[in-house]
Amino acid sequence: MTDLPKDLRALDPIDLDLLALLEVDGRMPNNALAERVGIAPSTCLTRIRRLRELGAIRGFHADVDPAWIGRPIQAMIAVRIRSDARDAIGKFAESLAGIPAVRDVYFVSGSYDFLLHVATADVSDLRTIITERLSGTHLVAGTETHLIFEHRRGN
Amino acid sequence: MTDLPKDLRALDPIDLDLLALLEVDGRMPNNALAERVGIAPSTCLTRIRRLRELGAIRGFHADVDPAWIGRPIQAMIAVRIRSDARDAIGKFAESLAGIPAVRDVYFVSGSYDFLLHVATADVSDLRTIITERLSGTHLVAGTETHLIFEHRRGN
DNA sequence: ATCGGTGCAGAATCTTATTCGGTCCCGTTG
DNA sequence: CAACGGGACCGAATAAGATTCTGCACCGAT
Repeated sequence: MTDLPKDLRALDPIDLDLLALLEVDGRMPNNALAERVGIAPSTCLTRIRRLRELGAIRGFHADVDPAWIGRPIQAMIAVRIRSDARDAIGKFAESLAGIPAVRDVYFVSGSYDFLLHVATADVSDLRTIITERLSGTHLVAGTETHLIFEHRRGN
Repeated sequence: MTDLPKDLRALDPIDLDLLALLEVDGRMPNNALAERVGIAPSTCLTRIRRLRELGAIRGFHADVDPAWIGRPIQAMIAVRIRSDARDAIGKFAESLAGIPAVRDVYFVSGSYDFLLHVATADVSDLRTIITERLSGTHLVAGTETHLIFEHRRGN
């Protein structure tokens, strides 16, 4: 756990507006942003820089359709770690996050320890990941794979 | 199903490079991008515009930490639709995507029909969503909620 | 070999980002 | 109560980047 909003009052309504706008369109020009929230461009710039430093904005990314980069198969893999190796979860998940196919890692409560959102070129690659990087590992007690038919972002 | 990579050859190695770079840093200036992949800025611009039109790039978004905008509680909710209402899934999920708390909707195979990634202000709000928008609906046969302790993007 | 058509590069132009100096507001101190 | 100091903001000036436009080179088809 790094640093969290210890002080939510650190973000005023203008900051929240900026975050909302940038979440929708991460490329909205600073110019337009400033006018949209009612402050000067220069001020807007310093605010956004601050939001980045605080960690409120973790980064800017293009939303690339996996299908277009040769990864049309998506899946959510639920992974259960062997109870006698729970303390190794961190490093393990870290290494998983390094696999190109892995798009998200969700550490969750419940019968599984984390969910892996992956995108692969074909089911064969998917299987390879499951058998070689997960089930084949002495850390993993079990997995459950769910194909993703469609993935939609919220609004 | 809209338009997919019918023609993967439509994307050459330079396009793939651009996508990879923009996925990591969605704000890399066109200038730098061009140099990075070895083409002129003007060419780079037309290529990126094309990638957007094709749908390879679905958009640009700031990655905002939900905790900073007053939504520190995250959960993955597995939702099962009543078998006699399966054909209504589309519209239903569509409406769910409109709830501010909903960040992602994954349509999946398995015992559940889709996964809802949500971020709420507190567990009370989470409960409200589950009881009023999901279980309380005649379409939903059952749900299973998993708290998300941590969410990490892949590399 | 010629005729489109397509994609690229480079210069010119226009837009946007970023920096800088100075002002205002406000809580603190003498 | 008035001067002081810090913080945030604004507007103008400057630097950087985006975008357009024109002409060239390449390639496939006639």
